[in-house]
Amino acid sequence: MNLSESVEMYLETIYFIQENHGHAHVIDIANMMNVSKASVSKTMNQLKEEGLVNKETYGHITLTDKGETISREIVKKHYSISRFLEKSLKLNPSEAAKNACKMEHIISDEMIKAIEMYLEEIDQLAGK
Amino acid sequence: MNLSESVEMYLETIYFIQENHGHAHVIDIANMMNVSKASVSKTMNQLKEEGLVNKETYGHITLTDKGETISREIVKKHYSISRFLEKSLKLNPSEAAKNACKMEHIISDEMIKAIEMYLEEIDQLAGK
DNA sequence: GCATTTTGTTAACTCAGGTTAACTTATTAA
DNA sequence: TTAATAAGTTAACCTGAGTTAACAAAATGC
Repeated sequence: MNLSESVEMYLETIYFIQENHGHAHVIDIANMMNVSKASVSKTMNQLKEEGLVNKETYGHITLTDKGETISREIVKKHYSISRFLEKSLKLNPSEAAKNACKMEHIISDEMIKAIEMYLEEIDQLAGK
Repeated sequence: MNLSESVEMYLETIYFIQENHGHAHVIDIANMMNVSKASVSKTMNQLKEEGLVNKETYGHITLTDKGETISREIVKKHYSISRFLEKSLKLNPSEAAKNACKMEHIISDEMIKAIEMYLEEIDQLAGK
């Protein structure tokens, strides 16, 4: 599964909206991502084709199991990177999040594993 | 000066070739970047327009002062990030470089400053 | 229950950054 | 010095990811 940065952002956004509202609307996604409704609508069809979201015409949007699994992974990466930047570089949370949001789409599996190990060690030292 | 990731990669590549050979050829850039000669040729015209490279038709390519200044900054970022990843995450040099090569185009000024501070501290501790 | 407003869709378009193919110009080696 | 090869250019094209504008469907509020 090699998804574009753009598709990853859509999935992540849907995930967050769904977490708070059970499902997402085209307009919510458009607002959160600062893109047009048209762009969202078009992308949703594509994601539906790929089995990542459920949606009928004019209906609301939810992630499929497959879509949710992938989204969870991205979100997890996001948090790990963010925490790593806060801890190692003392970035403040919003600066860390901003950078994590870009990095989550490009770093290697090996790097994300290394980040997870780094965080585990920190937690260990902090007495779990 | 807000350059695309693609343009930054071209500049960086020219910088490296120029370092070793005094100037670059379309074919060198194409080979190093794994793109077609046509793509390089087209991009060089654009960079020339923007005052970043010197080049006459069928002539070789060098960076202008402006182009070199920018390239140097990107290359410096690259090395800082690379070293940061090696030190903080114990990535091996090639893995670090691979990730740095993506990150150099996207991280914030604040983050790169934090990385530089991190590295200074390390150097300090190591007795300069 | 219907008019208004909001939301969603579609079509036609843009733009960056690639490609291939056909061609021209330079370089090289016999 | 010229034929063959390598390098560079140009035109026409493709794709992903966005846009605007016109329209259709749904939701809302009297």
